[in-house]
Amino acid sequence: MSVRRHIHTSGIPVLCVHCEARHRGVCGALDPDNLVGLANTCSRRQIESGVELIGDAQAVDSYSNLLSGVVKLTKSLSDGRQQIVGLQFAPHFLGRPFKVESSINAEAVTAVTLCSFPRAAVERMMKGSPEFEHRLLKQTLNELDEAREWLVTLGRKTASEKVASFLLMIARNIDSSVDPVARSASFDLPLTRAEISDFLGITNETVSRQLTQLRADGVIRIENTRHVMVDSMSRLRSMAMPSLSQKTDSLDRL
Amino acid sequence: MSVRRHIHTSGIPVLCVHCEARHRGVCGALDPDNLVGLANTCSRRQIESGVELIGDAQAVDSYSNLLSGVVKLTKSLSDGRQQIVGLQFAPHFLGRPFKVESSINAEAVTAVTLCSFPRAAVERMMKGSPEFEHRLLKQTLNELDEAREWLVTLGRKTASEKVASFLLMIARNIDSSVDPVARSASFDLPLTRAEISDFLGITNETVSRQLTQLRADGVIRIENTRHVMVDSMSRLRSMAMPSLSQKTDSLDRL
DNA sequence: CCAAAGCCCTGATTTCGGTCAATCAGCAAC
DNA sequence: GTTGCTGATTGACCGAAATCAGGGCTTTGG
Repeated sequence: MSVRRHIHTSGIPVLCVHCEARHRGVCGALDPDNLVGLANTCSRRQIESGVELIGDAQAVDSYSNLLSGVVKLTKSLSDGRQQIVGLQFAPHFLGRPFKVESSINAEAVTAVTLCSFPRAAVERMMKGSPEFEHRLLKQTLNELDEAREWLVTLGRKTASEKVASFLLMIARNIDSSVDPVARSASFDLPLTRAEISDFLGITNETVSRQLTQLRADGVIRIENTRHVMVDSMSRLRSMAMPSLSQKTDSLDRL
Repeated sequence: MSVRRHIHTSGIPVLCVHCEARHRGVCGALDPDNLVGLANTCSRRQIESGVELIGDAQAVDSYSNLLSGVVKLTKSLSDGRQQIVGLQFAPHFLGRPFKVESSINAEAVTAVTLCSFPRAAVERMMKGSPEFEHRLLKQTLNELDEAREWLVTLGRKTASEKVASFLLMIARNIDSSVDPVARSASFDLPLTRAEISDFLGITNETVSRQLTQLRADGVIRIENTRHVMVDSMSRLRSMAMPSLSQKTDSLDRL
């Protein structure tokens, strides 16, 4: 966080110069030398919506920066019931350190851009650069905060509160007008109704009904089933339930 | 009590020699020098059931190793609804790095022994010893795994599956006969019915009914409302729902 | 053009778990 | 002993959300 002297991108790989992962992601922890080392091993790729990221070579043998798009993490019960246990937005570092096997599936829910690295390269980086691991710890602590916020939502909120909470969370992460206390917002839902229901632990019918209700109440408008305009963020917030934890939200900090 | 350094065990502070935190906790990351540095600033304390750990000086200004007992982390909605978002067993490192304010409450649910350190000492340690931060990252990743396992339980399991899952989780963490594939188990519940319900996102009446049901089915026996004997772990496991994620459980690894 | 497949919405009905309430056991204080 | 308190259990009833079912819109592809 100290003031940088003039760098004119000295030594920073071209690929990385404008990369979000360097500005807000884990790569910000790396000095030019390390950056060059990693960049030499990286490969960018476009992935379309619906593609599994874990299960194939993608994430078992590699780590990736999520540069654009949204990825969902899911867990399933043997009888088909499914729960989304994580939604990741750019620039997020994907991949589970110290563990080869994972019971979690990852899937692109929108078009996605990845910058992938071989497992070994990243693990070398983690050993060599404490700052890198430090960033990883911060990201993980944030994910933990989110997961816990969510436990409250799944365990203790009603269906309508769940849907309102979901919309708020998406708004915070997707909406271009980044202001966390904005009066209105507008964004595309990255998930289908069925996926939202898997996120909230309810059925897609219930999601649909609650969205209809919010529309009827004049809190939101919906276009093409995907684009949501929140006319009254304050009402949406109050429907998501005024809680201490809601105010000091975890996604926005650090 | 100034038994600081009794250098028989090659520089390891007496206090730490038999400490679980050194064997299975974060202190295992420290070499004797660092250990001495930390041990000089530490203070052990007993805390009785029901005492808040965060909110007072306990955890805001300090970090602690949980040496014995069980601590619950809770979040509340403004209307009183509550959700337990974490249960921590010894030897767990308590305290949230990089954040002063937390919307999470921590409370001892059994008698608890802590080994506490000043905030500054720990943060110095984190800067100085990458291995220490590495352990912390591992612990955090484990907590994240647990939280996610749980999201599935809260979002997608029935009441009876929730209670069975809860008993399994407690058995894994409390039962002395550590064997993860044991045929039977026996342990004291660290939580009241109301706390279990806050853990599982259901009501205490439902918890009670489900326990009664399990008793009627001959899966468990209960003494004094607290002591549980699981006669058939396999049946309990099958009631908790056969899931891919259940098998490869997160608590046992690393 | 029509057909088939997804995705979404809405209505009717059922059910699981919540709510309300009564009872009981254990325990501490007086 | 009585009183009061907390926690657990059980029953009766009710309601929020699941389930079941139908129908509409869009996209894809013959």
